[in-house]
Amino acid sequence: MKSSNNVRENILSTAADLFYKQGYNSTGINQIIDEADIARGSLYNHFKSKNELFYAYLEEINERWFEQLYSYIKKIKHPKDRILGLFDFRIKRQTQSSFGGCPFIKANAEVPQDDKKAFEIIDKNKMKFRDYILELLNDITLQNDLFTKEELADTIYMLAEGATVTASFQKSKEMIGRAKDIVDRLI
Amino acid sequence: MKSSNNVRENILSTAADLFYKQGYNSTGINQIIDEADIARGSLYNHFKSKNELFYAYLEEINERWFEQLYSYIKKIKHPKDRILGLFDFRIKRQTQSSFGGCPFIKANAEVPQDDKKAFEIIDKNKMKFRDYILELLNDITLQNDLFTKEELADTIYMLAEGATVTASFQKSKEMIGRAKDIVDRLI
DNA sequence: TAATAGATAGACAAATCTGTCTAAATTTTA
DNA sequence: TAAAATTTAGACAGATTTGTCTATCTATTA
Repeated sequence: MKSSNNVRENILSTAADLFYKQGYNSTGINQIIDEADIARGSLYNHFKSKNELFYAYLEEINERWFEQLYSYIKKIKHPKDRILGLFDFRIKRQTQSSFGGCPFIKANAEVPQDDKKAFEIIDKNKMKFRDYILELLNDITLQNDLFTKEELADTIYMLAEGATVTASFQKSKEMIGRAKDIVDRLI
Repeated sequence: MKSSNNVRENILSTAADLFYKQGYNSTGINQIIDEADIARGSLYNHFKSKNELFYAYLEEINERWFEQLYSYIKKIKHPKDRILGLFDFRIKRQTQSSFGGCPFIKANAEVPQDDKKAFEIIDKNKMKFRDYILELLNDITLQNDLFTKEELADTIYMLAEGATVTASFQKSKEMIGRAKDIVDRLI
């Protein structure tokens, strides 16, 4: 009934919502076409299988994630506050999703061990985040020489990931806040 | 055909293996009873549903995980080396499982948002790990006063979690090794 | 030895899953 | 306006899912 002029986008955004909230294996094709309000044939016209839709989902949220990140950090002027802002960004996203966790870590858990393509997309996202942290670090002057900037980038990256995954089962932003305070002392 | 004198243990260990390797939603009751080589009725005699089996699985691996951890750390004499040994322990487990990731983080990703019981068991495991790190820290003298021992426990915990989840999609122990080197400098 | 409890194989229900296909309606392009 | 491409609803196949139930067999216990 809906006259959507971009069926593909409709499918992708509906699938993204469901894959994130329910997980890949708990989301059926039937639910996707029902909620997107499109025909079964249309889905298979744009995506040759549920698995291909999953890859498209991963690529899609990867792009959206960095769009949101850059937009958020752009508003912050002071270089050191930008680093700390990374944690506020994670807190914001986790709060908005009721602590549903990082979508890439969630997806990672459902990927079969031999699906190299999926692991590559996830790795691409995470290493791009780590490299972005390094970029931000290059704009500040360190107070001590305990760590190189490369090491600090790894540290901040791992703290952010460890904190976010913890927030997802504690259903609380507490640990991300602690990670932020720790980083505040490190840089 | 198998004359197992403890059917429950057989079911639980078989389910544990499959839940970890394939994930909860990708593992069917049929596969569990086939591989455990027991009757369908026996499974439902010991566990009233697949979900109850999942809870039992979480409790089971929680106990086994700390058994293995304590056994591993016990062999290390020097207090600081015990902290660093935590990372070697994670490396060992990840290498042995072909980088299948932390079973609790994997399970966490498949838990529906309203399943409080599952999140509680996962949290119990992770916070017990964090508290154990604090215990180990209480046996050493810090080289600097940048962080309290509580803060260091959080830091080491998050580094370990962030590193392990990264190892699981990179299929490499590299990041856990980096986390270890960083902690070596922090304590 | 007899009674009880547990394990077995397997049928069965009812729902769900992914993917294919048809035929008609609609939209886009030429 | 006509042709081509896309979308639609829905049937369908074939496999799979969890959970229940029956009837037989085996092992333990009293």
